[in-house]
Amino acid sequence: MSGYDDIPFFDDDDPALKKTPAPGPRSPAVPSAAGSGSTAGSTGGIAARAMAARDAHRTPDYLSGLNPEQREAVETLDGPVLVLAGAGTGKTRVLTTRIAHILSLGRAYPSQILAVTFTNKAAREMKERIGLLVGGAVEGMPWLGTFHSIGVKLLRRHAELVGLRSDFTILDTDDVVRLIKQIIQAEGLDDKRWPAKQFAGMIDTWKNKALDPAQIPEGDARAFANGKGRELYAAYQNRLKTLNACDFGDLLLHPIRILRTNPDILKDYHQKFRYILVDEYQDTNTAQYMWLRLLAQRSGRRPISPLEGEMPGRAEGGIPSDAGARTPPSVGSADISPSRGEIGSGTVNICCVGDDDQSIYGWRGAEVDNILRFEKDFPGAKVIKLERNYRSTAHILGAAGHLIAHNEGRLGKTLFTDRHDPEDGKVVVHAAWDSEEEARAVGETIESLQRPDRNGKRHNLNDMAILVRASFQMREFEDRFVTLGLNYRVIGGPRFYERLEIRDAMAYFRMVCQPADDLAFERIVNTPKRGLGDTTIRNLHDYARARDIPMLAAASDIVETDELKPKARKALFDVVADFKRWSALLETTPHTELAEQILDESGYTAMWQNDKSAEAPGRLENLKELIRSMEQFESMRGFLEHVSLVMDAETNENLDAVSIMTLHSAKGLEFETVFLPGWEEGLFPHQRALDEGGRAGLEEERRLAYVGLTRAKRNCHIWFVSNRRIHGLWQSTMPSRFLDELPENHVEVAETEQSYGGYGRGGYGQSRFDKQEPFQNAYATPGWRRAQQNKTDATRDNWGSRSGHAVERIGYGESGPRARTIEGELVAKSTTTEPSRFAIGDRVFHLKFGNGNIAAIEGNKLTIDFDRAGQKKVLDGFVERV
DNA sequence: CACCGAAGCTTTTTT
DNA sequence: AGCTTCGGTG
Repeated sequence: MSGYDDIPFFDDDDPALKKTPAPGPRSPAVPSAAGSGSTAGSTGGIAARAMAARDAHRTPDYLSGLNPEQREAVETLDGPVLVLAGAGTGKTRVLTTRIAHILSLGRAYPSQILAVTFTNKAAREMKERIGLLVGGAVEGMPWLGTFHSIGVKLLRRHAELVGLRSDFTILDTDDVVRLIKQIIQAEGLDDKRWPAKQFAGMIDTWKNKALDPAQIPEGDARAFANGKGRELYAAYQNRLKTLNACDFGDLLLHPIRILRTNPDILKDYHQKFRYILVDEYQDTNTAQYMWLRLLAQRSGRRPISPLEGEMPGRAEGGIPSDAGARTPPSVGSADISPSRGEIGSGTVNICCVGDDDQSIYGWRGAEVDNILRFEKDFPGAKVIKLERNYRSTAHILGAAGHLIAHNEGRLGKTLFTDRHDPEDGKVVVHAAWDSEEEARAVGETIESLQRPDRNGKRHNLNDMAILVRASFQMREFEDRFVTLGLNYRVIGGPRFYERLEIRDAMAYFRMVCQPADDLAFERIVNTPKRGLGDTTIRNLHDYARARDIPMLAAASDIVETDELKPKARKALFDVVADFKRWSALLETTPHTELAEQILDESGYTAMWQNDKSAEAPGRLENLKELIRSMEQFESMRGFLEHVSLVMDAETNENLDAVSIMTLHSAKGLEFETVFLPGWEEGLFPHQRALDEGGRAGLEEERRLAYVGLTRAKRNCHIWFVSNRRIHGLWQSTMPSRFLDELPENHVEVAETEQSYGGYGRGGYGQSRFDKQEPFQNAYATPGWRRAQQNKTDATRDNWGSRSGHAVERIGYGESGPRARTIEGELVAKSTTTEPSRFAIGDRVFHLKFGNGNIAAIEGNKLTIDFDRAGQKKVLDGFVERV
């Protein structure tokens, strides 16, 4: 994206609505220009190409490969459509084909299609795939993007309506927290007692629900800073306005405000967007929902959602002015004129695609309810279920389907497949003693898969993934794979753009492009060290606030006075001069060159060159990489915009490596073989999800399990361990209730792993497990039995639940406090501090570490000197006095 | 301003 | 336990 000084309201390839002339060099060519006006690098005219494709075949190629349901989803263009697309049923294919179909029928120009995704990755993939269908890359779809990137686009056009300039800055989480901290301090509050981070989280939650400071619940407002929550939120919004800045939430909320309060603008967009498509609808939060409803709203239709209140204007019905009636200039055929009739007559051509069973972001504000309510929201909606799965074996689908059936409140889909290969293996459940053994065994399995089979075929590491519930689980696998020399890649680690040096460099660039960006200023004014300490900055800050000017401007003024000590004054003078010089170069110097110049002249590069720490060379390398990545952009501004919205870090695809990632980041991906470790109560389902989310939390965890299972195409291996170290404490764990929810006919239990139960023999003295026969199956492990025992106990005691599952807090022995119930579901035992049943000096026995003496007691945590294993901290739930 | 010890975290993640 | 962040001291 280029600079935003000159933002056409309408897109250049949209002749029907065209108002602004002069397409920029990179602008998509208008359809008429295809073949003549478009340059080699340009990819304009996709409508024309799509139509050519249509003309060439009676039944277009792109439709022929679809199954009947998919085809219906693609071809039902009029009215609201909800596509319930189960995992692996061709969701993306439907979306992209639908767009290609609309284009090819000439129903709309590319710029008249609004297509929204959640992630940049999804948007990118869709663009690519539409390009494949239509031929060539699709830059001609200006309104295909994430909620946020489209929000930015809207907002840049109408910024002044919410008191911003169109060159507003987008703050990331880090900036936001720093800003809030300042505000908390400015209110004279203790920022220790009232952490900025926490408040940032609260604001985020409110914004997900589209709540203004005035609208937040009284209880929420009271919950922070002695009732100052509302005040602080308002102060924060004010500050943002002064800074000419937005946070991520505002990228949705400001457009909502604009569309609500400006009926004429809303009307323009109604005319403009003939088709709306939404991906992953189950993940929309309230704000996104409202945004969509506004844009999908059509005349003659009363607002349906109470959330929205009365819609402004648009009471009269009618065809949208003359827009659709105009003949597109010189395309050569009148029939590509976007057809009309249904548009504006009350029909909403919105198509939402999603899967309620894969809703896993409730914790960050997604409302599954949005998808469950679709038919009420859009009366007359056609609901199409895609249940034919093209990804997984019948066993995997059977296991996943049986598991997810334990959830209530689903729309209800059952995936099926035609594929019934007797060679296909069942889902395998494995037991391991502890997480170390789990990692070792998974590593062995991977190595054996990697060896050529009897047909000489090797299983690529790229086709395998380990999907964990929580990121701390990754380390054990990494350690093991390093030992084995097995390639792996961790997906979703720390991001490039979040690194310290990158953020510093970006702050410099931001200052040059947006001199009013005080947060950037404060970040780098004394980086590298220039002798501009706290006192000077505070001084400057007050000066700027008093005059209501940006800090850089204040600095420029203050160095002319004698308010500062000579040393600081000189240093500040130099900084000001630097920025003035760089800003002047902005229009004339190539941006990558300027960027380098800035980092050099500011002394930032030198700072790291002089740094002797181990990470300094890496940081310098990252800075180089940063400059390199700037080359793909037209301007520094365009680059900044990209970075603020796209925080992706790219992975090297050439390496054959096992992927390690969380279940959350696995959504949308598929692998030949999937490993699902850590299926233990407390970890998965996660204790906190249960504690905080109750029954709903449990169901979301179950959906997460479903997502995990359905990532697998061919093989799926689930693991659970009996002992796991969490926060440095060894805890004994029970198999996950989800294991119990798998159907026996699709699941097999692995033969006892050689070391399971053999650990005691290995070195820790006697273990209870040693005395037992190898378990015939995992359902016969002590942990499992204990779980079953617990279950029956619970039922007998009337602690049971509808689904009859008892729950035990990890590491808590039978003596622990009673479980509590939420909505009738036995959910958790809360930790209480009871007097310890142990005393210092007691001789105790621990399953893993053997015998030892208690050295210290701290609540329920015991420090024990073990005879063999040395000093360890363990929970008292699992040692016994001897 | 730089260094060090104490203290506070520790589910999932996008934009 | 292990990491980051904060605040105090030299």
